[in-house]
Amino acid sequence: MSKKLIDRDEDILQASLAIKAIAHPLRLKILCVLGAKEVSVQDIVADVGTTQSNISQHLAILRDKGVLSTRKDANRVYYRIGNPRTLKLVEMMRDLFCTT
Amino acid sequence: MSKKLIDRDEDILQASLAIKAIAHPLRLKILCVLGAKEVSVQDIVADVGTTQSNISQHLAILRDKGVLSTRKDANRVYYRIGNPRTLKLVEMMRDLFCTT
DNA sequence: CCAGTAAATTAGCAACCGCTTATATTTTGA
DNA sequence: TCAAAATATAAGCGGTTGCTAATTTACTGG
Repeated sequence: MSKKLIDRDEDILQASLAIKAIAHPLRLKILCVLGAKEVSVQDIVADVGTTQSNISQHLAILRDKGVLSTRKDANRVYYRIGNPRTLKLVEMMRDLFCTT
Repeated sequence: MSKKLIDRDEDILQASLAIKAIAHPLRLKILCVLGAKEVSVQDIVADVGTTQSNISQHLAILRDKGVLSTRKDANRVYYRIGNPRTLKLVEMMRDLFCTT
């Protein structure tokens, strides 16, 4: 009859997993700090403002769920948003929740 | 320097609360069943496929977080997505996660 | 090599989540 | 007014989450 917004249960599960990964204040803030840029862990720690361990654990969650990609350069690890879709999603969040 | 995607911590917190509310398979499926329509609880139960109690509790979460609105007609309660922003968000989820 | 810095990992625990089961509330129709 | 239907609420529990503190791993420059 009517066209469903999301058809398959499998898609719904995958979507909810991805959404869940970003549905946390620190993780969302990490994504906002990253934006389209590539940022080192220590700079993320400085910008977001919690312990290095805490940030590292949240980065691991985002990395394991496929939200973030990493590049290692010498002593440091740089994180970036893995694909344009996720970046688009974060941008949409701004449009939805931050319009004045 | 660079323009942040979401500026204020307050916005980030609010956004993460709203996202968290929909970051659950059953709740996301409820939102997909609703779409732009208004649907009774029993029809949601039938479409989503779990117990009435379970659906009712998830509906309460979405209602309390301001995601859904309700209308009572006789014996039944009808739910709908409360505002265009949320509907837009669900539509974006489809675009992001269900493109083939 | 080695001391120092960056990042990741582990353990532990308090708080929260999500389900089931049972019960309560509201409204209808006979 | 009463039984039945539709929805909501409450209690209880097992599992998960998210933090802190402590330790470990990886890499660097000297």
